[in-house]
Amino acid sequence: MSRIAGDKTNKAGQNVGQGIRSGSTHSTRGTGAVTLDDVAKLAGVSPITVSRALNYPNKVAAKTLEKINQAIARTGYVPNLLAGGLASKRSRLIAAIVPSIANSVYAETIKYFSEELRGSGYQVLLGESGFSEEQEEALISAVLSRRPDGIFLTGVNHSIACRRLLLAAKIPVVETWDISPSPLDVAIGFSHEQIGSSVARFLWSKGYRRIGIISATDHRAQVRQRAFIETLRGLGLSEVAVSPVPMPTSFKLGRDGLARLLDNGFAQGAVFCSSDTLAQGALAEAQSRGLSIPDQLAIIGFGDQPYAAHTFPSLTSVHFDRATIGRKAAIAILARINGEHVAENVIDVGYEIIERQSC
Amino acid sequence: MSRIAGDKTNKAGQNVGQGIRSGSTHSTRGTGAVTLDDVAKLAGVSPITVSRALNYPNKVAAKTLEKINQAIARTGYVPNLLAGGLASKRSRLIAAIVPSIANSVYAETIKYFSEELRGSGYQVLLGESGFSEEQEEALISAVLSRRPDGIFLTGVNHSIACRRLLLAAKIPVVETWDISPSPLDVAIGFSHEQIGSSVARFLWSKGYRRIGIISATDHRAQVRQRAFIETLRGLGLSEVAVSPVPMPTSFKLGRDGLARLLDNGFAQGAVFCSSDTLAQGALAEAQSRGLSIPDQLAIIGFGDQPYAAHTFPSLTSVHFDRATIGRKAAIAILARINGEHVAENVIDVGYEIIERQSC
DNA sequence: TTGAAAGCGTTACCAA
DNA sequence: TTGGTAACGCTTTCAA
Repeated sequence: MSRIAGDKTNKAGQNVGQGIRSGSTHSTRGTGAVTLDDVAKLAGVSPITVSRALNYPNKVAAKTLEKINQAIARTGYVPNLLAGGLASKRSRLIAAIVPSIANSVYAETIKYFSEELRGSGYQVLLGESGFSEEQEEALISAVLSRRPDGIFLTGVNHSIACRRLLLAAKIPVVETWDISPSPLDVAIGFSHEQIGSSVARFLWSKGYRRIGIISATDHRAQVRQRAFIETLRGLGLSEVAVSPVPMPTSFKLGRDGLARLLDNGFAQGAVFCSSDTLAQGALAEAQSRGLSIPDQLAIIGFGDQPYAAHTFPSLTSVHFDRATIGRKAAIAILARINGEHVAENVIDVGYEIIERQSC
Repeated sequence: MSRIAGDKTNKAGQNVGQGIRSGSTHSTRGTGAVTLDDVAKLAGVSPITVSRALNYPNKVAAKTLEKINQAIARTGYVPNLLAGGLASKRSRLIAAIVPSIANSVYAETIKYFSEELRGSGYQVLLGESGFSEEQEEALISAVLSRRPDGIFLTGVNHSIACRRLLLAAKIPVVETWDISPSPLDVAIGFSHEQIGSSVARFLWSKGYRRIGIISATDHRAQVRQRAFIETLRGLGLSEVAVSPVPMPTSFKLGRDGLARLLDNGFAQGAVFCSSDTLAQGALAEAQSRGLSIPDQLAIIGFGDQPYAAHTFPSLTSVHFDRATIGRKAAIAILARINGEHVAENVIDVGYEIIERQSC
């Protein structure tokens, strides 16, 4: 048997939804769903009063409000935000574009972002760009057709076409996970250049003179890698062993990445991995080769994911706060929507090297 | 400095968006964005023809199509799906409600679900219900106000109010992660009762006679636990050591959960954990106590997460395929939207106990 | 505090 | 293959 929800055959046999409609069926187009007009008729007021009761309840007399609420309950009215958004130019929708939903660092950020927005009556429309600029453009265009009131982006590098679309939309834009001297609107993140440089100096200060890097090909990881290598060069280390890995990173790529380094003669040094996942794989490879950590090989990751910190208590990593990024992004968008004055448009949330046994 | 994207001060200084508008500004209400009418005027056709060019390009003459596409490119037109959805009653939006975005099992399912839908021009509106029935109700109501064309739910247990809302919406509903003899519409998942029972028989057949369970308080985990205990009782084991943990599960809760079991005298047996995360914590606790796995303690998880399989090559776990659930859910919704005949409305995707060293 | 009228930007329906 | 007209369900504007 195949049924669509709402079919007459529903078990409970309750009087659902449109069961109570005061008006008659006038046109051929409607879905038959309860509308504001139905509620208004049942409550004996005009539609606009019902609208006010819903959006500005304190602008409606208590008695009227009560009648309306009863009518809403009786009819099972669910507002139509397509219509509301069209009329008011406020969709109460915020778009968020992340490279990957399944990657926990982004998922967690979005979680906090959504939570913060929900309180103000906004919903989040999530899109996955898959680390590619072309995909991002198609996605932004698709997402803008919903007329979001604001948009959350990952990274600060966007194609010309994307920037044009975003600017034309005239909505608050928050770029995250990075900072930039010239954000489209607001940027909330940290400097990947600084991180690459800090990690280089950190390892150098620990006395390491044989240093390698296992790094993904995504833009931000590349920025960290470049700064890492250049800083080391400045400190006097001309050769850094580089082991590039494709996106998305994985445990296995970490193992393979380190294996390549070791097989090419790398030994007795420290390795910077562009994600914790890679670092975990590298740790496993090192352990399987019987290398003692950090005496024979030091490993430092990036991301400091909670589960990594627990499952690999020995993993030193660059920590940054996803909750802060998510929340601040939401707050910045809300402030802009409400036309509040916003002091800074580049917010550096910073980062921290959390040292554990592995370095 | 504080700016809104689209502000006159944009660096590039390009002619963005509404720069090219053929019509004059007639009313006080519009946002000033490019509309279908603007494109139509520029192309020298009627609005409806532009609409057709966008939605049914093969119903428009090639020459007309070209003129229109040029006009679209010149104006930077982005369709307004609030208006389109209102007029057509098709929002091209599918809602998805999961207990937790940050939990990778759900995130991965949604990833495949979205991918499958994107190809057909649908976007996914994601909501997080946080394992609570009340939250789910508020969320479903909020989400239905966007008039989605279909909805993806997690689990098959929904409050009366939720069921009423869903039925009244008259849209395809897919319930996932579980199966039920009487789904609202379609159910795609596996039987948690069967899993509890299978794991019980699996451990019994391996010869374990001292058996425990560390289980979260969420509904589906409870169903597994009940079946697990009852099956063992049927096999002749009257006492199962139970260690309940709150939601959401974590590495630490797994450690603590096992510690409680061991401190209460549990030894030389097997433990079923209601998530891989718990199992990992339990493994760590066992290791820290010097117990050899699986000789002194066997542990079996649930979920078989890819990273767990890599980081804990020794973790036996109940495997199920998130990609299949996500894809099949999308396919079922699309079929129903298109009015295709759907043979089954309960799809059991099954599960598998993946045996590794730990059992 | 409430209401009437006029849109919002698109698509359905029918006609040409 | 194209177009005119009338919705879609709501909110804005202005008036009472």
